Amino acid sequence: MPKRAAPAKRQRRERGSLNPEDIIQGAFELAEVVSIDGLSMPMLGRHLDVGVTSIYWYFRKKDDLLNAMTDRALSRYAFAAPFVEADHWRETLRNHARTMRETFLGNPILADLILIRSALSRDAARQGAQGIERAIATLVKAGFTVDAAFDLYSAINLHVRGSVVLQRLYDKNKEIEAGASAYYDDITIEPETTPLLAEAMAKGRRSGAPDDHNFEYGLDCILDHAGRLLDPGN
Amino acid sequence: MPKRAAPAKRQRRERGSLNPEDIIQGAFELAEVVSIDGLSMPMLGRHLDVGVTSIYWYFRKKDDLLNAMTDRALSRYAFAAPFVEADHWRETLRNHARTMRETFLGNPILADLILIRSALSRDAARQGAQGIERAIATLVKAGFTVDAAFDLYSAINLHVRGSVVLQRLYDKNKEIEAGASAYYDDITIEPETTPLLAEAMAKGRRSGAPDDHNFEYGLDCILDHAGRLLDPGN
DNA sequence: ACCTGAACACCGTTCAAGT
DNA sequence: ACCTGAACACCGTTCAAGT
Repeated sequence: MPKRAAPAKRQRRERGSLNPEDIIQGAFELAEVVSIDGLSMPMLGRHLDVGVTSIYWYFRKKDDLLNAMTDRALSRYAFAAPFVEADHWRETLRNHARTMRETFLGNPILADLILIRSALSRDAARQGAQGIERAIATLVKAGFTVDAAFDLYSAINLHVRGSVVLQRLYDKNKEIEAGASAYYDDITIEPETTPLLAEAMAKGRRSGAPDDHNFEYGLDCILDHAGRLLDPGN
Repeated sequence: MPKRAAPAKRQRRERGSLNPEDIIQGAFELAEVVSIDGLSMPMLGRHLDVGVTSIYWYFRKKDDLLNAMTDRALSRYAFAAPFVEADHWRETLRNHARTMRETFLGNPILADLILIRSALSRDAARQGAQGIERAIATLVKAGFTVDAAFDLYSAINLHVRGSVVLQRLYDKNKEIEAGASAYYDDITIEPETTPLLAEAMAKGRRSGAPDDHNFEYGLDCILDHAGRLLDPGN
């Protein structure tokens, strides 16, 4: 006569059997399934087969654990999307922007931790600063003033982060949409009231959606602007 | 001998004393203090001096309430930031982008509901579509093709939303920072390891921060791009 | 030094009433 | 038809132990 699955009675763990690295690792495994938003301490305890409170010996707050995850994610990301120099500064920047974007889009956990939560440790911030420094150096070598290079890189950086964040938020809300009745079935475009919109969207354009096309468009704007700055003749 | 503030024993409300409009109104008042993230149903019940469960008679889920708030916020916003035509399409677009941004920045609740949560009702989506239609019509009148006008408006729209969302996330995380020890005291730029960055930031530039300067820069890129499309000579 | 369950204050939500 | 408290399953976190 099974009694409603009695609380599962775990064996007591040995003394050295738990460590911060395993906890972080397990947290990533779990987040892969339930996303960062869905991650909870009790769930993580179950996933690791540990009493919830044991986790608190290593991370005094859930925030501390998320910070540690961010640090680890960031170091892997920096490895995955370095600033690679191509022949021309234009290609270099474009490639950088694209790989940065694709890295985030392909890894929502990374985006949630780094872009949405974005609590960087001092160490991570320093590492990021060095990446920016290299990028600016490349641009200065190509003929930009330090200020122009700085503004240009910032613009690219913001464009990528903005695009990714909007897309991530869009995807998140769409996942929930599953049960929503009247909400966001799909944007209804009626040719009677909005003929121009209907015309443009009939050709495959997506309204205000953060997609590849809109990303490339904004990227071109920034690169063209920079190009004319460097070479007013063209 | 006060007994730890006994549960406050509210009077029972009369039958017609509660209605959805009041609930939404109270929710906004509360959100003004605790932000959208901090809004909870029990808190709202206390604020309205109503049993928590009474709210559930009008809104079956917290999500429904937030959707209703979004709808109301959106209608006020549309009123606050209409698409005003200036002499030149360039001014028109620039003004539109700026007022849109300022509206959101000045009203974090609006930003949280519309940009971050962004669950639009079919009605709101339709209203939004009509605004876009008007904008595109203006641009077509100025000489753009429908496709070009559509892309241009989308780019502006994305730029504004991206900038605002990044800034809002940045502000949110900074509020929490209060208790964080080693995290994000302020980005340390060391002239020894990152001299170019240090040089640019000494002149007042903010690293990858979503600020006025970076916003205007991106806006110029888009408008210049559009200008050259319309008038290749310049 | 490390691991643990009981306990607390909170949350969103359901249910079976009261009026 | 509307308003209600008790109750449930969840959460983050603390505390006083156990080994």
